[in-house]
Amino acid sequence: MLRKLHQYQYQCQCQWNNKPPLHFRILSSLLLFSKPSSSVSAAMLPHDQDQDQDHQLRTFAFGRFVGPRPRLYPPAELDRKISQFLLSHVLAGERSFNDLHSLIYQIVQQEGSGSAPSICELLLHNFHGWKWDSNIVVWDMLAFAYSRFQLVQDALFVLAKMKDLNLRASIQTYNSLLHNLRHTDIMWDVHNEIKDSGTPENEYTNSILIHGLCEQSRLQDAVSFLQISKGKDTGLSVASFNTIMTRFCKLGYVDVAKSFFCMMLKCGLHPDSYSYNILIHGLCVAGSMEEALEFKNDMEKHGVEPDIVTYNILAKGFHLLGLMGGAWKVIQDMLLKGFNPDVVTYTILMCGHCQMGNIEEGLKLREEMLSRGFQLSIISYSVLLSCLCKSARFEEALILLYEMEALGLKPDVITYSILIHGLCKKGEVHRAILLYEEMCLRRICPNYFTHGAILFGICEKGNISEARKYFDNLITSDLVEDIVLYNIMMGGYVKLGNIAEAVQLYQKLTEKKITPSIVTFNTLIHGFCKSNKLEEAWRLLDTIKLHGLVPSVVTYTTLMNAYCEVGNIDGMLELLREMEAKAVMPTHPNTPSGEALHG
DNA sequence: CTAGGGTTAG
Repeated sequence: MLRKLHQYQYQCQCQWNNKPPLHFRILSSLLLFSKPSSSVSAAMLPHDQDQDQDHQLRTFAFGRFVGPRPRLYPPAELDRKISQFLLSHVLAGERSFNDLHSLIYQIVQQEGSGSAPSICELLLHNFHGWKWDSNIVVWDMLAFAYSRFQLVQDALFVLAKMKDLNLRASIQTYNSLLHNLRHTDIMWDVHNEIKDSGTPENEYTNSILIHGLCEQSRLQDAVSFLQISKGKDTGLSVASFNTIMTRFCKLGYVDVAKSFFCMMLKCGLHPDSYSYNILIHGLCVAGSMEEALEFKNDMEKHGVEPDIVTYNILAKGFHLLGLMGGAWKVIQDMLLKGFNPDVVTYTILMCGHCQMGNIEEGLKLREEMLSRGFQLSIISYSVLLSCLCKSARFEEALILLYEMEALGLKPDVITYSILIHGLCKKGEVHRAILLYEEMCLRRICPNYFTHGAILFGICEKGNISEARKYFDNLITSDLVEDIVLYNIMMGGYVKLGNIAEAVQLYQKLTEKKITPSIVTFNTLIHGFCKSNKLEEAWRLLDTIKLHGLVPSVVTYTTLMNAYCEVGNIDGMLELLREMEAKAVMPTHPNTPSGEALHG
């Protein structure tokens, strides 16, 4: 693999007169970062991983970016392309940017990935000598379009050509590129290039960098970056604050987000609807509906009108607490304010019906949407599919899947995972694996949800050794390391009464410094109870607390059942007292943990 | 930069 990279670097040097190591770094880092389909084969069949990555490199590097040479267009196509670009230049000259925008998008979409060299060649040969002022607009829009379609390599190719031609890219194009590269350190190279080129940054540039730091879990750095930018003209923007607040909310630290909100006010910035919506969302997820509603009032008082997003967030908040009545009230309020429900509103309502088991009502909403001329989204379909699968109505699910594809909506990894999970849960592992293969063929990369579903299915079938093989492949390939997978595997052993293997897995995960969850302990407790080792089970209650976790309703009921069965009434009563004393609450999944702040 | 979909335990 390294050899190929060197070879590639050499080619770059020849082609670009030694200039852009940037491309090289991006390629190598994208490769390491994206790890596309190797996890699939690593998991399904024993496979030589190095060979696989080598193959990826070939398609990635030689097929797309280095791409032997610009491909030659057949004459008719060449004429068409030239006329498209002629039109582009005219539109640019007339400043009809909307039309230009859609035309270039169309071209990029037609040409697809790896097309930048040929397109650039075409532009150079046919338009460059003309010295039109509109030239730069067309080039810039082209780079922008590639970036928006996530064809980063192509975008970089165009940018490099532009640099050769002394054409300066716009900050929008750079921002889009920064956004696409925000997961990697290359973001900073692009940022340096922006500075070198003298392109003035705008208010979004910094917020994208901050967003990148946040997504790389470098929250501390993101905050420092915000502080450093105080001095700069374009540094401190509402968008930057919003990004930081989003991150803290996602980690469950709504209070911290609130203090950033205050800081924003102190800096003389005016929170926009995003700022309010982010906080309201955070509060809703935390279950603090009252405070969320207060913020909505506050927002109105400060002249920021709640928008449809605000209402949808609030409706979802009530739905999360199982209070569909509250959700309805929010939606009525919304209708009174003159907003029409959108796809998201409908999806939340569908979700509500489905969760209460009213599939028919959910399906009726689909009809209503269609009759009102709404196109269902991939998410609305997923909600319905999930619901149908839970009732084992697979044939209807398949019909919906066809409907969705006929509308041009491509199922994604979540849609597939829902179906795969549904099938596995009902013992149809074979059909699930067929779907799994289908998704892999379509280059949709399975994630730990998908793997978890398959693993669960194999465990349920009782085929524990096969399940273990699958699990070991996932773990050793180092691609999927998730506590849930351990939990499922441990659950598989426990179901067969093999507590010893479950305990060994527990030891393995502690060695690997993977944080156990409450489910891990509940599974073990259940296992010990099943083997009549009540003392061990009881001792785990303390271990849970040592890990800073809170025993759940499941923990207590598992233990209480076991004590009942052996007729130990005292033990049971003690558990009941403890449970009442702790006022065990219905759960919210993500209890914030301190480490995210320092990662 | 904000909203809507998917795992494991009794």
